[in-house]
Amino acid sequence: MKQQVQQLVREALQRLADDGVLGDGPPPEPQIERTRDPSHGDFSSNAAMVLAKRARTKPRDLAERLLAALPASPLVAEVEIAGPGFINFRLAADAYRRLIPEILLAGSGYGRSHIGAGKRVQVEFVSANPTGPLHVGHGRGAAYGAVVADLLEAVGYDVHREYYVNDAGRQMDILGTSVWLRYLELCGEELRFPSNGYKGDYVWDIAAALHREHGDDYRVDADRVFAGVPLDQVEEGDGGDKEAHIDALIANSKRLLGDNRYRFVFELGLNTILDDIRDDLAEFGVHYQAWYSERSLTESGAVNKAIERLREAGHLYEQNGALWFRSTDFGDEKDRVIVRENGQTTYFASDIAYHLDKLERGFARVIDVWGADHHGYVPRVKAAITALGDDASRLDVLLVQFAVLYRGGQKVQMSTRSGEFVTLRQLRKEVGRDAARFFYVMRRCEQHMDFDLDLAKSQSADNPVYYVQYAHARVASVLRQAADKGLPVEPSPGDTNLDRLTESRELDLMKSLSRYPEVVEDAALSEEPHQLTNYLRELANDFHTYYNAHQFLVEDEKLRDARVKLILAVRQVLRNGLALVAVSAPDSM
RNA sequence: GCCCUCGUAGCUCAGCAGGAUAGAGCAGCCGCCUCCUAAGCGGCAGGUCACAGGUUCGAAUCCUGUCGAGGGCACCA
Repeated sequence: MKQQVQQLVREALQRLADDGVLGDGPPPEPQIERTRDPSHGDFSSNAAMVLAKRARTKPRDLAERLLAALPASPLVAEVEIAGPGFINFRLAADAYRRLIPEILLAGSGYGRSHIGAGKRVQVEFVSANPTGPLHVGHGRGAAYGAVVADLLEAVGYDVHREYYVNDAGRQMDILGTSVWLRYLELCGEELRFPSNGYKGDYVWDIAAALHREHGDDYRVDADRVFAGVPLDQVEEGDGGDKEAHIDALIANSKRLLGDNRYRFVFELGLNTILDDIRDDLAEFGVHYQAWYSERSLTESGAVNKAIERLREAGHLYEQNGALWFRSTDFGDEKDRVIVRENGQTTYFASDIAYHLDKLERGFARVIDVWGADHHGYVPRVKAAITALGDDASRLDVLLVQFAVLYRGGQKVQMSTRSGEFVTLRQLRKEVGRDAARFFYVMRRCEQHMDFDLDLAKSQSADNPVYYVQYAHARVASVLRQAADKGLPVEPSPGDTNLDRLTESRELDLMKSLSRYPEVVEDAALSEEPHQLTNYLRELANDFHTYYNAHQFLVEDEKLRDARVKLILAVRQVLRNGLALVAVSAPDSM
C-alpha cells in the first residue's frame, strides 16, 4: 500500500524533473512514511522539503507543483499540503476494504515478500560452548537470532542458520577433565575438585553415565592424577594458581588415560551436552541448517590455510615465540596472537578460518549474533577479513545484551562460576515457550533487558503474550458462537459486502492490517524483531477495541458477512505474525 | 586508564538514515458486562527526552565533552 503511494510520488517527481524544475540529475527515490497523527492523513512525503534547495524554490511552492503533477488514482481520497511542506495523503476507504480478500487469499503468505531476491544470508547464533547447558543469556540470543532468520526468510532471503560448535580448545579440556574427576569420585577416589573445573550437576550426570556403563575401567589413583600438580587457588591470596592447577590436571589426565581413552571421556562430555543443547533449542523452536565444528577446521587444514594466507599477505610476525597477526593495521587496538608459544593455534585462528569459510561459501551477507560481552572481538574479526582481501562489511555482528531476571520484584542472582545459573530449560518450564520467545524479542537487542518472570507467567492483560493470543482466541470463539447459532461462517467471495464496513473502528483495524507487510519488511531489514511484537500488540488492541464496541454476529446478513471477513483477516495476520516469533496462536485460552 | 553499548513518564520500553503538539504498556485515579470469553474496552493524570555545548530553517534523533549504568580490554573460548 505504501509502495503504491510511493509510485504516485515517483511519477510526479519524474514529471517535474522532465520539466526541468528539479535542477540536474535524476529525481531521487521519494520517502513515504505513515503519519503519526491521523489528522495528517495516512501517508506523508517530505519530498518537497528535501528537494526545495535543489529546485531553488520554497518547500511549499514545490509541494504545490508536485501536487499538480501527481497522477490521479482511485487509491487516494485526498491530498493536501501541510506544515512546512509535507504532502499528506488520505486513502480511500475502498483501498483498505480491498485488502481483506487479498489477505484471506494470501493466507500465511500475507506479509511475505521477495525483497531479498533469494540472496543467500547466513545467520550464526547461540554458538555457546558445549561445556554446559544453555542458560537464560543464551536464550535471548537464540530467540533473537531465530526470529531475525525467520524474518529475513519471510522477505525473500535464502537463509542459512548455523551453530558454531566450539568443540576444541582448553575449555573443552577442562570439561573432559571435570567429568573424569567426578567419575573418579564416584569410583571412590578422594580428591579435591579444582576450583576452575565445571561444578554443575550435569557433570555428575555425565560421570555417572560413564561409571554405569564402564565401571572402574577408567579408574586411576587420585594420587597419581594430582602428582606434581601445582597448588590450586581456593581463596584469594593463598598462593595457589588455579589456571596452572587445572592445566596440569588436564595434562595428567591425557597422559594417564592415553589418547584414545581420554578422547572417549572428552567426547562423552561433548556429545552429551551438545545433544542436550540441540534438544533444548528444538523444544524452543530453534532449528539449524548446520552445526559447524570448530575441530573440523583444524582437521581439514582450514586453519593452517588461513594462517598461510595471512602470512603470504605479510600480516604476520613472530614475537616471544608466538605468531602474531598485525590487526592494528586494520583498526584493531592491539595485535593478536594466532599461534601460541606452545605451538597451539588460538581460538581466534579458528575464527578467522571459520569466517573465511563463511565468505567463501558465497553468502551475500553473514550475520553473527553474539553476546554483548564479545563486542571487543568484533574489530579483530573484521580486521582479519579485510587483511584477507575480503569486504568486512559483508559481515554484520549483532550484539545481544544480557537479560536480567526478576522474580517477586527481586533480581535473580546468577553466577556462572559457582554453577548457579538459571538454564534456558528452567525458564521455559517456568514461563512456557510462548512467553519466553515473545519476551526475549520484545526489546531491541542492544537494550539491557529486565525479564520479569512473574509478568511472563501472569495470565492477564498485563502480559503482552496473552493479550495478543487472546485476540486470536476471541476470533475463534466468535466463529464457534456462529456455528452454535447455526449461522453460516463461510465468508462470501471477494469484496462482496465489504462496503458495509463503515465504522471508524473498522477502518482503523483495516489500516492496521495494511501495515503488516511494511512492519515485517522493516523488522527484517533492520534486524529488529521488537517492531513486530509491538505491532502485534497494537493490532490486538485495535481488535479488542472493535470487539467491545460492536457486535459481529448481527441479524443483518450482509453486515455480518462483512464483519466476519474482517475478523478472519485479523486472525490471519495475528497468526502470521505470531508464527514469525514462533509463538502459538491458540483457539481458546 | 582506553574502547563499546545504553541513559526518554513512578516502573518496563517504543520513537533515533533530523522533520509537523515526544508515544505505548504497567502502576495511579474515573467509568463500562441481562450482550460473541471483563484474560477485554474507554477516559484522566503523568516528561527541562541524564547534563552542557555545537551543527541545522528545524535535534530525543547528528557531533564534542561531563556524569551515571552495564560490558570489554588473555599466548581462555
